[in-house]
Amino acid sequence: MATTKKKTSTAAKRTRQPDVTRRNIVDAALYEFAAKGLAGARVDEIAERSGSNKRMIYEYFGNKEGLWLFVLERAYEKMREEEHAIDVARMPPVDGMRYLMEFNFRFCSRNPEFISLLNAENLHKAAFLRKSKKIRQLYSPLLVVITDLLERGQRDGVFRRGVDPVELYITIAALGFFYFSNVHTLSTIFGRNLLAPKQQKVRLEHSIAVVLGYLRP
Amino acid sequence: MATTKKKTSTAAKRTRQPDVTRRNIVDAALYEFAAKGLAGARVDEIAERSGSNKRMIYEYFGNKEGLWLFVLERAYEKMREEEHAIDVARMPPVDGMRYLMEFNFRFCSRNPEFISLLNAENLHKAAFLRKSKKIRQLYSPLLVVITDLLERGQRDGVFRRGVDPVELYITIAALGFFYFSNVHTLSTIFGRNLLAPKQQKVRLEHSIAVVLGYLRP
Amino acid sequence: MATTKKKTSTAAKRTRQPDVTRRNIVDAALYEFAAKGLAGARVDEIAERSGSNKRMIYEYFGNKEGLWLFVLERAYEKMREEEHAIDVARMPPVDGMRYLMEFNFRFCSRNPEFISLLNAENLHKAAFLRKSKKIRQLYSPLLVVITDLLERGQRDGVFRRGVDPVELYITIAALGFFYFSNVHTLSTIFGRNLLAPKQQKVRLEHSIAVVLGYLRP
Amino acid sequence: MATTKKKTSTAAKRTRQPDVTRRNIVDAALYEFAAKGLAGARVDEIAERSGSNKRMIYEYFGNKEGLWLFVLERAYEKMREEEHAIDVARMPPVDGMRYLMEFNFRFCSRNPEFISLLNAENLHKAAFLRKSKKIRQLYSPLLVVITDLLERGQRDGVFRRGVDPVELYITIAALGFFYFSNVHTLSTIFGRNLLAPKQQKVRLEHSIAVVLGYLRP
DNA sequence: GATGAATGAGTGTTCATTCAT
DNA sequence: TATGAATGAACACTCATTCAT
Repeated sequence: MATTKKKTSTAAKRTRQPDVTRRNIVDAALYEFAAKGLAGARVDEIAERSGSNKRMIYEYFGNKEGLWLFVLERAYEKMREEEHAIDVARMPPVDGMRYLMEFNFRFCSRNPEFISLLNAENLHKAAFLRKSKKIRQLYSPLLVVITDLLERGQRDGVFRRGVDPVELYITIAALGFFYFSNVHTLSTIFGRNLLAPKQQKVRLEHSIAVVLGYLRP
Repeated sequence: MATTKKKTSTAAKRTRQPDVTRRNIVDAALYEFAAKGLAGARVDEIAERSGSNKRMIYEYFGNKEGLWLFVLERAYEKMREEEHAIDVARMPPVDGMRYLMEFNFRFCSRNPEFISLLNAENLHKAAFLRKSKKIRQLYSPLLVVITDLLERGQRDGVFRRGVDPVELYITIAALGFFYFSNVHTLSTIFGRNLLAPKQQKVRLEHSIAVVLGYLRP
Repeated sequence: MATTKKKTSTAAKRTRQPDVTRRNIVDAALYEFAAKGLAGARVDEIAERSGSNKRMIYEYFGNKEGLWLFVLERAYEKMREEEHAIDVARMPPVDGMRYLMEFNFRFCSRNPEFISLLNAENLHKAAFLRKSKKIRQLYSPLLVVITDLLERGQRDGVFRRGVDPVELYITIAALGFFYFSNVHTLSTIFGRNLLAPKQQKVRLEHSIAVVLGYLRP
Repeated sequence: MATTKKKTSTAAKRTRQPDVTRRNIVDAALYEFAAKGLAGARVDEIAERSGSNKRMIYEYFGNKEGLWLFVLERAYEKMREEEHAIDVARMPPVDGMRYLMEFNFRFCSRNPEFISLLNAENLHKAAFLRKSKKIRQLYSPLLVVITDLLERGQRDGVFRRGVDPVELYITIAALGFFYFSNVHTLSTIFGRNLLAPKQQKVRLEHSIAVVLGYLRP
């Protein structure tokens, strides 16, 4: 009680807090990798931004690619964790589908680094993802939810039959991901800022309309 | 008669053919940039692959970024050119829409470098695209075609009303682009090769079903 | 009369005028070499400035160093030529000495490229000058003039005895050359523009006073 | 007692001695810059000669020009430091003037790199010197000494009146600097080695004679 | 555990020079 | 003679990585 709690100084200088150091490095790396990709990111800048130093990066993650892999794994984990929070069990199928799409859209909107990371990883033909046993074990809860919603909707007669859950999953993912993934080129081509909240709202409503329209019996 | 004097030496050394040299450089650059992005690509490798040498790259394109911009512009031009070949004027709206989606899907399938290039450009927040007056002038013919199809379809009573052509355009683009853009991570996650022709066919049919299903009145 | 005179177009494009081309190259080279030294000058820029092209430089002068040597030789020749115009035979010794110093000072003032060239050549420990038989044959007329003035002045009793003409020559050269050679650093250190006409005048008068004061019997 | 632990490893590899590394780089740079100028010097050679490596040059000095500026500053500092050691307060004016000229002459003789550096800097029109606040603050003690000598000499009746100290300073500088600055071209033109001690002695004596002759009342 | 100096292989860019036309 | 495209060696500068402290 009397003993003060351990310093939680985020700027942790010379304090031996492995976890904090690790976390700071990963945060900094996420920022840099998302902004510049694997090849474009600089270990020096990651070290500086982390408030730690280069040596620690090599101590904890082996090398730049090891750090990349770790950051990628963390990003997937985080997404899966959030997805697990989705609970549409008690919603009517249509409402559930709408909710799920909204969740997906908002996740993309709130996590642009994840979008960038995934694109960069695809540039490498998923070479690192393939190495990660961790990620492949992370089965998407969304797929389960979609399957459930489809079944209940079909049973209730509000969704058409013969819809492949995996295909629908990809479609929903596409409708969210693509917009944010390509938002800069699209904004330039169309000459308007598609990141503006209003534009995002329009886009989300349209996406939902597409899926629900398609699902009509 | 038979012996035409045409020089076919493409790998011509020390041959004064600026156009050929330029073209070879651009081809090599497209390959490298698509494979590794702007930061990851190596000027040395582009030079070697082009059969020319580094000096020529700087002669013609100023620097690496100048080359990147040119390659990006060329890619957009090529796409727009192909899009111009689309002619659905005499097709019934539903067939036209199907044809258009098929075209878009196949273009993505056949031009993975374009996909990579666009993703990389989005990593840079479209910094280069914004500089290019050229590209912004290239208005997509697809948008016009979609608008036309929607109108005719609505007039004929086969398409629902109240559909925004721009939103539909983005949706169609998303349904094609995302699949190929994320094909490696998706393939890894799902544990199957989504680039296989059969998978592509399934995906295309689903995408068409989504859009046409949505468009039903 | 009817026949028009040969084109004397200085910008000689595609006109076969070896002399003009050579001269333009040398002029351009003098400018570049004086501004940036041998290592800092660029063959490309010399070619462009000359209105001709690189190939001609190599045709006429072999290589960059050959051009440097030629430019250096020309600069010396020009100086010696001007020196030959000095005629103090009919002037009283004191007036003659004053005239000679004035000439030397003004030459340095009017020919900053010559100053730069000589300094650069000294950086190379006169490696090129040593190769040039031409220059070593160009005996300075100034030395003769100084010797003559000294003799007459001593005979007339207006100059002291025991003055080595070569040493005096170097002293006079130093008093002119150094000022213009180091004018930029001196101006910076003293915080005033020593190239201003007024400053130059003061300097010249002082220099003359030093030499004539020294020469007093 | 005998075995002091002092590390004498100057060429120390992987030894964390920032000061030593810096100093080695500066020494190597002075050598290279003086021999070849800014444009002609090679960063690679400086790195090799320093016993360190290129990265350290950029770590400590930013770039080649930063190193040049530092070397230039150091050279000026060194000169000013030596000048501060001049003490003619107790010498008779004539002896003092002689001593001062001798000092100046010998400094030029012993520091040919300084001569080269200054000439190169003048080629750049003192662009770097102008940037350096450091150097401009280093006021030359010589000017003060000359002023003092002139006053005492005039009071004692051994020096003429109406002599501007700044002009005399430049004259004295010229008489020393020019000889060594142009020693290679002069040696070539005159066909004798002016760097030989005997020649230097003759030159110094002449220079002193000129100034003292001029200063006679 | 933590720091930052040190390293060498690269990385984009430039340059003097040559050659086909 | 004249042109400018082509070349490869070099150049200034950077980067991921290692090591002494």
